[in-house]
Amino acid sequence: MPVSQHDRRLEVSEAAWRVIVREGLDRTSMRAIAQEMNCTTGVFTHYFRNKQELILFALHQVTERLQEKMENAVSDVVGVDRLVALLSSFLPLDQERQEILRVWVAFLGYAVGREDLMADHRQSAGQLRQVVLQVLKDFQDQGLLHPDVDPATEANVLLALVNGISLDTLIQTQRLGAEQQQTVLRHYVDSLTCNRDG
Amino acid sequence: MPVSQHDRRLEVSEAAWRVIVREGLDRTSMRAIAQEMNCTTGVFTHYFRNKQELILFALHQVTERLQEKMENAVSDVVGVDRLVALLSSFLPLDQERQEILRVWVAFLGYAVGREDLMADHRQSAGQLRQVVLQVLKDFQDQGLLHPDVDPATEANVLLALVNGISLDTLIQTQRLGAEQQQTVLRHYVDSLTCNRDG
DNA sequence: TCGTGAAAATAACAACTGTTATGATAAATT
DNA sequence: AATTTATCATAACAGTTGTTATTTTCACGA
Repeated sequence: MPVSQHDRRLEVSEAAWRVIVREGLDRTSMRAIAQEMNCTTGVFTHYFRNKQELILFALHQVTERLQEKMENAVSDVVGVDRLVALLSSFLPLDQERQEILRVWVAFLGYAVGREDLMADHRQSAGQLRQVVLQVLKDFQDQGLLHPDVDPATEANVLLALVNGISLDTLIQTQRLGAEQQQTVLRHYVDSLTCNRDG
Repeated sequence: MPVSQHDRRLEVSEAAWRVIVREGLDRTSMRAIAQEMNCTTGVFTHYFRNKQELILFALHQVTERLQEKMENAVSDVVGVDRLVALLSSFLPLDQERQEILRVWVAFLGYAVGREDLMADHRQSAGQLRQVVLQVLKDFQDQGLLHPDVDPATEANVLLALVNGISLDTLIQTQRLGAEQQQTVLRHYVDSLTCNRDG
């Protein structure tokens, strides 16, 4: 079966992810990725201009994958549950998203001291913020939000909560369980909304 | 004035921090740190066994500095304010703590794929969790906490909130202001406690 | 069958890395 | 004053890195 250019780039990206998670981003050399793919670095020169482009592509795949996760999670969910589902889709509840989290954290640390890369993170975070903000505004129009709640502020708080909980699972030993993570989110969301049930 | 061995190691650590924040951790070579200090790498061979020890020392300084910040913040503060002060001491409210945050994030990303380094983060995070947990338990003994809140869970949530808000200031453009950060913390703490005032 | 071009391998390049051995300098100690 | 010791500079080492030029392989159409 033929493999398109884009699919081949995806293979490289996924191999890079595995090396990053296993060895760390600074040990993710082109030769290491090649070994992970059972090929040579000659492949990369054909599908990427240089390492920076390869790494940037692998980084953008993080955003891509999370976006998919999100869209799948919110489809067919309405009301307050939609917000919880939206936010929960970023939590490292399964192994796949735990791996995504590790790659994301590695890239975030790598972006310190690199304003261009940090700008990439800023942009994707900004997009996500817009989505959450829009949901909150819709809630407010429907009278679901407490009147004294500022959507702009709470959008950041909710994202902060998601990021913090995610980091928690990466760092802590006595970490929050998978169910607790969603419970915490739901409780906070409920504190913002006018609950129909107690 | 004489400079002790420990003070000299601190100078090296601070120079390393500046390079990390400015250039990124992966570009922080021994020669780069030496140039930052206007000396040669010969200095490092005398005060550190190898680069790993140097980097590890610089990492531990993050914990050290944050611990100082914390102890200063909570002294002479009692009651619910003590918890807020404790948590606020980690927020990047001034430039110094923003720099500490950047170094911390760089090291955290560097720890991905390095289980020994991640264990370091785990330990310091565990210590911090213990402090917060103890405060919450004290509150509960004093009847300041709502009876249905679980201190173990809320300790993690509070730390997640602090970490998330911190990351927010690093990534977001429409980030939370310095006052908002503390307000958010206070509101959440108030939701856990039996407020005396509304 | 030949040739065209994509896909991948190979090899060599200079630059940079941490490490280490060796010197140099000066302060301190005897 | 002589000698030891701490401090730092210098230089060379082997290994690794990304990049690039050059081949090889091989599928596909004329």
